[in-house]
Amino acid sequence: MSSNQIQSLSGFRDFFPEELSSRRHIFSAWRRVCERYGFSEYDGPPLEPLELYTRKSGDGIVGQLYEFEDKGGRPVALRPEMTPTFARMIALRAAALPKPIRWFSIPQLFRYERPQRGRLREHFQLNMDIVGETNFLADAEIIAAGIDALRELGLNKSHIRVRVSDRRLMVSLLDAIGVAGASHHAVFNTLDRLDKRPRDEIAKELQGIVSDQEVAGRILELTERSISQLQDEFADHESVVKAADDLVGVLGCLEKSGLEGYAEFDASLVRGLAYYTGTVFEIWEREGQLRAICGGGRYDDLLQALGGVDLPAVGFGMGDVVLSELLKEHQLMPAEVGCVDDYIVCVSEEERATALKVAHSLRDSGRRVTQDLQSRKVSRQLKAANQAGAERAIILGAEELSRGMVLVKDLESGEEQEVPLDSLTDRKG
RNA sequence: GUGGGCGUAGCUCAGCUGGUUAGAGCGCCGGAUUGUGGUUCCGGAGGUCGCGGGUUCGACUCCCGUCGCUCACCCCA
Repeated sequence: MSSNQIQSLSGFRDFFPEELSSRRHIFSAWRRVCERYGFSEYDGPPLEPLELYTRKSGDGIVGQLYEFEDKGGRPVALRPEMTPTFARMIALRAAALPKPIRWFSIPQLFRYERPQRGRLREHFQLNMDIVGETNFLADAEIIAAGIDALRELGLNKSHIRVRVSDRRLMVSLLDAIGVAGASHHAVFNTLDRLDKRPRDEIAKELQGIVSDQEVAGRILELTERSISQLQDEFADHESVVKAADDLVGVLGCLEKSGLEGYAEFDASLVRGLAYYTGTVFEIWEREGQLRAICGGGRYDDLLQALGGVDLPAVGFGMGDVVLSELLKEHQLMPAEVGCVDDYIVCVSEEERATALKVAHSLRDSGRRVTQDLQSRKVSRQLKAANQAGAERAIILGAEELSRGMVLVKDLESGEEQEVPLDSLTDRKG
């Protein structure tokens, strides 16, 4: 690249036709699945008042925002996530909408952070949310939809797995073993790093938080328990039992749906986000170094905090960057489809008028048609037709036209057939 | 914000411990006797070797800086 050329900003992508084709492949699969689940698509502004993000998300996020003052001096930010916008929109209509509300969106989101594998400064993210339903059936439905959004793209349980846990369960477990409520958040943040830090380092950190070696050890042990082990071990703790029952219910729903073998309980899953109140889940590549493809959970208090409407909600976000890499890795990204059906070949400029007429008639009938624009020799035109991926070449030559015929060549088989010119140009209107 | 790796044609790369007109494959454009592509053969265009400075008789090659890309950390929607 020459040095005087202006390049795109770091972390932002150009979508050449090939990449846009991949993007459309993903988006259309997502939309098909959302519609099958009875979700309605919405969208909001990509630029929002800065306050929408600072008010409840805390200051942590502000450093990673694309934020500036607009010409009217208003602090604004490119949306880093969809949930605040979603919350506002839900709040505006909540009273009128039948519950539960099932909405989805595929916003482009922005984050000012150092780009790295699977994370850019801009990405598209499928958001699916169910609002107004506390029953765990909603949680199960959301997880199932997330799985299906990936199955629709050719991934299955051999590629992906869903880690599921529950904030209420983990909170009541911490209570049960005597960890003070004030420490819960710090404990979660530490456990969140379990898969990238040595275990003894995590143990030390936990000791620092709870200042008790034995309790720290018990926390670590909890992360390895199965759900039934926890149910047995804490059978006399009502809140643990209740939370475990719901979790078992969610996992059971997935099995009953036919999505067995995807999801498993994982007590080490916390997710950094503070606003989750119940089920949390992440979808990961089964044996890869890639980060989570999808993450979500239940957030029953957030709509109240952000939008002022007290409604429970459960949802997830699924980004396109990691997913694209995964699909390419497994050769699940289809080749770019041809964008031309018919290529009009003129043997000489004498046939141009006929070519224009044929091209337009075919286009009116819905065919995708291209013609050569510079009267190149026939061999070049056929080569161009081939490169364009055309299904057939319509060859217009003086000899055939004098008999009212044209040559239609099948570019796949190479076979040629004479057909009457009228059969290509006759149409209504 | 911190640290590692890397910057040579559109793409993937070669270029030995510094030596004079910087190469290949693919792609692109064109030609192979007048109306037939996807194979083949031939030819062509295209690079201030990221940028700036330094060392040297001489730098794509060494040193410094800078910008960019990339991977990881921090953080995580």
